[in-house]
Amino acid sequence: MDVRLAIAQGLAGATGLPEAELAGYIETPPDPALGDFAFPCFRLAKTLKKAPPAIAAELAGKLALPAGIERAEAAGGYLNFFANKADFAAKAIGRALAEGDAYGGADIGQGGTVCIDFSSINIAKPFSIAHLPTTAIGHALSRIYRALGYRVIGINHLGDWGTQFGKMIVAYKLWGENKPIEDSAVRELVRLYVRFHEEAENDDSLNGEARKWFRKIEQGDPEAVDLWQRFKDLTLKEVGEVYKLLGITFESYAGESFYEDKMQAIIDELDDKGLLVTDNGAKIVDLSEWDMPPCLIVKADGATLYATRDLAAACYRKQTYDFVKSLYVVAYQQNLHFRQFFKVLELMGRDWAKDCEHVNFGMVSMEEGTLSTRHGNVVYLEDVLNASIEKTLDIIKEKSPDLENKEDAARAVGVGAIVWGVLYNGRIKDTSFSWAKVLNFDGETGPYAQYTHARCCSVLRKAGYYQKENIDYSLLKEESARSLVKAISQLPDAVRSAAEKNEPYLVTRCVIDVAASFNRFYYECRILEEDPRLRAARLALTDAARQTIRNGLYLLGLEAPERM
RNA sequence: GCGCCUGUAGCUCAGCUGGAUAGAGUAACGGCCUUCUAAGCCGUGGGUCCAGGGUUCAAGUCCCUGCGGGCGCGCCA
Repeated sequence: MDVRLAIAQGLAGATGLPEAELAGYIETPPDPALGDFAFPCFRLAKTLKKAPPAIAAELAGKLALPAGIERAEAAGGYLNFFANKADFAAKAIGRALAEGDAYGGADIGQGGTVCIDFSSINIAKPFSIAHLPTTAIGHALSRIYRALGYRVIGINHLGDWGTQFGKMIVAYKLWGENKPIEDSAVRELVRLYVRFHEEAENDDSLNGEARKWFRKIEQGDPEAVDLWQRFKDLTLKEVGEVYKLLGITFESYAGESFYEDKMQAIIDELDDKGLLVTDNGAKIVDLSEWDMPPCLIVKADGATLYATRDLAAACYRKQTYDFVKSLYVVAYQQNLHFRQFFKVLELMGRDWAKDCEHVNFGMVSMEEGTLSTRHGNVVYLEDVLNASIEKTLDIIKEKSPDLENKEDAARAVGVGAIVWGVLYNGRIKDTSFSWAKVLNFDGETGPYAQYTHARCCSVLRKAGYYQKENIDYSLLKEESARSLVKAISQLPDAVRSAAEKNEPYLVTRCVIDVAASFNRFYYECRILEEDPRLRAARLALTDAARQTIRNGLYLLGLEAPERM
């Protein structure tokens, strides 16, 4: 980073062009053999009225070498810079080791608050693989923003309101049994819910009953509220186990029911500001001026809607947390909804509407067809995690029979494999679920990164103490060592751009780079050399790789076991 | 019909604000464990970057058109 600036400074001196502009042009050559930084001279051809290769050659001749650069060389239309290897390695490795667990982070947030709405499960509904993207992405973003000095409020916006709870109560009272509900609450509740829909097809009176019971919940009838609360407690207790497995905690569980009494104020405000129009009995905000369909606020029967609640929640969050940024990690199916909702906020005069962002992601499908809770065709996240842990345990038993605490390692690696799978690609990609795919641990997977980390730990353990001062980094001259240094140095940039784009996979790819580079280095260079100076340099590099992988994994929500 | 997203190796995907011969993993084949964890490493094969125009010194990347796929489009969330 500083080296880039130094180069830009030097170029500015030689060309008389603004430094900031030149800095933006500097890029990385495709092949490290060409250099570490490159300045394409094509863009200067017009202003200087010379051919690019001529400019490059001229600059190479008259440019004073910037700090950290040992050589500049013209190659075609490019002016390539070669960094001082020892300096670069000293800086990169030194930084990773000095900052330790904090390496990769920064203080660009300066304590500003970021609200992240993610996972957002529904009460009495399965916590299925369809929730995996929002859960994994939201968790990773939480950790990434925290590492960047933000205060993060993770919000699990519970789906804990609506007529389905009336149905649940009816089904529960008719067919519910306590034992299965205690043993496996959500599955049993889902079974009751499915049965309700089956029976209601022949008996419409059930629907009337359900409406009546939901009405009772709204009116605060003790029996109804108790049952509703019981469904909620049971569900939260169950999903709590999954969140624990994933290492996730939330600062808030305020969901749909929480905003029930906060929507009228929003409706009144919309009305006062003349934004509300009645259309076919429903109250809407007209957005045709922005080429969007109207945003429904109140139904013809007086009931509120999704958008109403989101508006109330957004205002509540701003008031309560005074966020600088508010993220919604929600599938892309709701792109239009969020555009409408944000626009309405803006029309209400909330200038902070610009700080709200829909972090969308692709959908999870199944080969057989779409997931449908009502037809019981669901894959529970818990089952996927357990299957992965079990498979990992088998592998550990086979490959590391002497390992102590096999269960702990299996948990970390099994869960990591699943989470990593979600964070491996850009958010927007659709994914289709298959057991074979999620249980595949070959290639660029979580286990691969974790395995490499354990390898680093193993070498460092065998090495014992090593002299960390006065290391001669010029001894790291092999290509594999150099590219490892480079990969390690990339983490802070990767973390920053991951936050800028809300794309955790940028961190994932960085971790892969480090892991792959380390494995190559490990194969080509013996780390535990006799020569103490070489040994120390290689150990420092190994230590920095260990730290970088560990931190990257942490930011993604994965553990980094020291043995596996 | 309209809007948004998407199309890169057999498969799953990277490709930074346009830049130097388009990269990984996987699958296939062939090598490497009496040395630091082989969940690893190396090698080989595999591409009209959906198609056609345009802008540019330079297009996988930007613009237009078409085609294929996904999602959405007032009382669900």
